[in-house]
Amino acid sequence: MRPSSRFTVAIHVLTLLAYGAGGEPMTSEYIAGSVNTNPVVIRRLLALLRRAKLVRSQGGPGGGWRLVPAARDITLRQVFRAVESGDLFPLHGSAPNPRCPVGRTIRAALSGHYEQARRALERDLERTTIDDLLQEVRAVAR
Amino acid sequence: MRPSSRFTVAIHVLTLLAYGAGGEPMTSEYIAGSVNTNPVVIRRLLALLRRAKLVRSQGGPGGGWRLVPAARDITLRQVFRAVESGDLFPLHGSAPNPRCPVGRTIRAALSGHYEQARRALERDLERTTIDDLLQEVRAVAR
DNA sequence: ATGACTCGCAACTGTACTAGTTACGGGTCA
DNA sequence: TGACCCGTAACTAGTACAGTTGCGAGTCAT
Repeated sequence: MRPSSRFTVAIHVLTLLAYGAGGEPMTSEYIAGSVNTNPVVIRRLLALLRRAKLVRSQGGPGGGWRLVPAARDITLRQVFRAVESGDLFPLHGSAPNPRCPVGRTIRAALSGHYEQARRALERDLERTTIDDLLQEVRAVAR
Repeated sequence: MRPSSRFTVAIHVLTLLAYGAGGEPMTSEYIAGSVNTNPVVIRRLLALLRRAKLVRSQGGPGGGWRLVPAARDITLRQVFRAVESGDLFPLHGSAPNPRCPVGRTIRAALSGHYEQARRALERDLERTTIDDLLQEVRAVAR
């Protein structure tokens, strides 16, 4: 994986949607104004979150984006999996030399440890929800 | 951070050095043969590991690279910190809108959670040593 | 001293990914 | 019908990484 700011922006957007839940749907242009970027960037990102069923969109006047689950039911782990696709630690670009005892076996050995590390990371991300962040934002922002 | 295959290659190289410890130092050309890449790529990577005092180099004929600590004293966490410099999850590229309550506060809220996630990851990486991998390689490769 | 050997490092290239931007098609609603 | 908004393709610019070449500098045996 080559982590991008997508994860950060996705959490920002979801927190913003939770902040405004109950009112009008938010347009990508409005969201882009909070994140300080381009509406198309936001729509591309939200398309990933929609695929994970975390948001839904509505066209036309008065349309925009809404959260689907309650904020307390969205964990950072779900967001992470929705927007970061690749491996946490990539293996070799080109395969190591199969005639070397280490080169021949290191990838199989590593992938197990990498998988375990990814699980440890996701276990931690699971502890925080969008609602947790919303509470922190509300506490500081007043 | 944009994780690269550097982490994988670094572990591969350290395991290889541990595999050959006690004999001649290994040249970057020999190591490159096992990893299947260019010697300069290996030297660049080993320069990072040397800065972390995990290896040392020796010029001239019969020179090359050696492990400094014992393999059982090198954890994947040390390797990770030696070769991957950036943040695990980058924050926004450009700062969010300070006039938005969420945009104004989300970064501070997130950096704490990111730090905690990084610690969880490193705690897991600390459980595995180069010697563990060497044993796995020896078990499979015979 | 000489020459083979090895690392150290700068410079350059190709590739890939991300973010940002423009443009336009298509569905929705008053 | 027209304003609104999403969906998506296409393009650009910036950045990071892997790979490669070239050359300087230190080391060792003879």
